[in-house]
Amino acid sequence: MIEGLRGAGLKLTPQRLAIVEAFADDPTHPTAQEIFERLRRRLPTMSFATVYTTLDTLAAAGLCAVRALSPGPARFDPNVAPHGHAVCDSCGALIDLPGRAARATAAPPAGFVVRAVETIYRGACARCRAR
Amino acid sequence: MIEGLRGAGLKLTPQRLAIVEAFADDPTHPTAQEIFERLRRRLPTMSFATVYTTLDTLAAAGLCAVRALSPGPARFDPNVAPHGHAVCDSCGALIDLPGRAARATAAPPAGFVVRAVETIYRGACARCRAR
DNA sequence: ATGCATGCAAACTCTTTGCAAACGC
DNA sequence: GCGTTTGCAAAGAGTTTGCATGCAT
Repeated sequence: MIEGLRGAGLKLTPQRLAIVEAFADDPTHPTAQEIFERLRRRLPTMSFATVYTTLDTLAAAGLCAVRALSPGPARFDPNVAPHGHAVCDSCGALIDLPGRAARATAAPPAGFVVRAVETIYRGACARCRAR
Repeated sequence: MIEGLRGAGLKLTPQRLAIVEAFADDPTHPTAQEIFERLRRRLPTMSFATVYTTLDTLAAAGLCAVRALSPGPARFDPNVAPHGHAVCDSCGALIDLPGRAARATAAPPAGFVVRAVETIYRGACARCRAR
């Protein structure tokens, strides 16, 4: 991901490096708040707004993905390859499904009780493409 | 849906009836704002908060679904059966996929250019079930 | 008559923005 | 040195809540 920052012509600031390290290897899809709290210990002057803008910057550069699959804060995903998720109705937790589960063939995560399965197409609608 | 209100022991107020009529047959997944604007003409004293609380009440009674699949305002769906959606990256529009598209077999809507397909499991995670 | 529902405003959560100071390149 | 990035605070979007009044049952 750090290579990606450099490749996108973005500056390698201590804040950005710390944010990348804080979630690049984390499969739990932390929120901005959670990432901010992890960093506070090491970089006490870190601003919450910087966490947001940096994550936005990473997402705009295609280096991470923003997941908004349920109400509540957005979750950030270092895995930009298309893949499915199990979403908890009560806490909003996001758990990766293995593989490019375009079809619902992947087994749900251990202990997860499935209430519904749905398919989502992401893309551009006809109206937006017309512009 | 009105039957459902009665069956759930909820009062049939003019506001609730108007809200139900405003989106019960609407496949476009309006936001609370959009529903509110439709009602304003007929019920000028209608409060925006009433729209939210009523939609919450309907959802809690299982009479509609709240869809939060992308950033921005939640969208309300009168179709509570599990089904898939096409989500526009740029405007957030939600378009129904036909059938119980548990598997990605449904054709995308006309004019929609698909960038990615993903599967979502909804349910209860192990941690929440433990409580 | 009773208690749930409404309307209003204010609070709250999550995210973005404006601007001066600081820093990477 | 130049232009981007940071930190802070304030603003903005979206949603929820408290409380007095009103209405369905």
